[in-house]
Amino acid sequence: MTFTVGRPRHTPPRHEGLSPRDEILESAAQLFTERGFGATSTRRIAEHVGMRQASLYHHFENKDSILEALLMSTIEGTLETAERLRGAATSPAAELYALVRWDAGQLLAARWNLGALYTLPEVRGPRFAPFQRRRDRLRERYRVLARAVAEDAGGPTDPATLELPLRLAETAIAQRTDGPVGDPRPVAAALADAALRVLGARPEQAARAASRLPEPEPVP
Amino acid sequence: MTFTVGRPRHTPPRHEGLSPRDEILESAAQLFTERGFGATSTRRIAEHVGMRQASLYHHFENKDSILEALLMSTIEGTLETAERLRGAATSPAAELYALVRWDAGQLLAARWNLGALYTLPEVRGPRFAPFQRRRDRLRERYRVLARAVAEDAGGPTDPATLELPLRLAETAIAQRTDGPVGDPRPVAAALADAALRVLGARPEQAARAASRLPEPEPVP
DNA sequence: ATTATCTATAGATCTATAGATAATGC
DNA sequence: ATTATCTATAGATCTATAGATAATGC
Repeated sequence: MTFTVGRPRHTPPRHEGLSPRDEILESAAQLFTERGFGATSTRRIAEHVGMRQASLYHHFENKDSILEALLMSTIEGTLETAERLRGAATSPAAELYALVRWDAGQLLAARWNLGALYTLPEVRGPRFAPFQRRRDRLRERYRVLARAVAEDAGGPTDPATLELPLRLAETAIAQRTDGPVGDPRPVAAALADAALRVLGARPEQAARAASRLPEPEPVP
Repeated sequence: MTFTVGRPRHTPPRHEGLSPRDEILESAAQLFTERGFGATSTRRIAEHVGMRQASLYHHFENKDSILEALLMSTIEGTLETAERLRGAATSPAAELYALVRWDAGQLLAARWNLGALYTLPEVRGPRFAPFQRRRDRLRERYRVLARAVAEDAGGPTDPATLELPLRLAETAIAQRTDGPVGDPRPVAAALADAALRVLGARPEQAARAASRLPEPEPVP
């Protein structure tokens, strides 16, 4: 029996367990990824939730704030995982392997393809600087690991190549955009393999060492 | 001395040599990539060109048509190059190398980062099916070459890995989004190298064989 | 006569705010 | 009393069309 404070909705909530804020994020995630950020109006989000357009503003300051909350939610878990791996891994290669596998796995398994919002020109503006800073932290960690792996393997260490492990993880976004991906795990593992190979390393040993490291849980 | 038919602009054209249609495309390309498609109004495009908003409709049916023309222009040259390489290359590895180098080079050197528009959710709709068909053709060619290269090299042939050469070429888009790229040629070459490495092949020989194959010209 | 532009505008949005209201909590 | 919602709306867009106009071309 759930009691609700405040005037009732004109339509009862569709997701029983979620807070109104999370209901809004859920609907916005679907609409932003399926129809585009610019093409999704606040009215449309509210309709999808089952509330009036004005009621959104009780939970978010404006439309940008909704997007910001979504962006933050996608990167938060990956940053935490990067931190955990830092302690747990036995070699840069195993750590990079596990990081790519986690990042790609999460991008593939998340209910909506929110990674597709990273490249919106709108997101480059100062409004989203807090998100960009977090993504830059992740990017930097990727580069540090990539350099260590490439040096160990005698592989290429030019700046463009050192960006590729992150880029390969993020290809999971394009993969989803181009069509449904079945089981994310083999895809995430293939991307982790590829990340080592572009650095001139052989993935087999790192993959074995990473088997004890965290993988994203399947999303409900 | 250029004579102009029709009523004069309220502001003289800024790009002397371009047709009005190309002026519009040039302005739209800049605004779409810098501010976003949804966030760019027809009024803003027209202002940037130096004409009135309504005058756009003499050259384009609507805003979507402008986007479509831009998307088509980015893929056309790459498809033609893919066709030319098909005859000229001496091995699948050399052909794939040259294709990635061309595709990435063109994405990096184009005046605006139009590749960033590929992933817009809006572009997935039926309105843009002609563009999607061309991109699918390119994608298929990439996959065929990737399979041949991986089989020759005894590398991985799972579906996710066979997508990676195209994905690696397209990482040029993200590279530009994240900051200015200096000379595109070493970056394009690094991506071509990486495309072979993820398939388990060594890039050196292919790179040598590809030296006789087309590279994109520097853009004015 | 043909063309590319202009002015003017209809009609449909869209975002955000003000203030009322219908619940629960104390 | 507090809360989450509602209704109503101001004011600012935005897209696309209708019809006039100022050039060149024949």
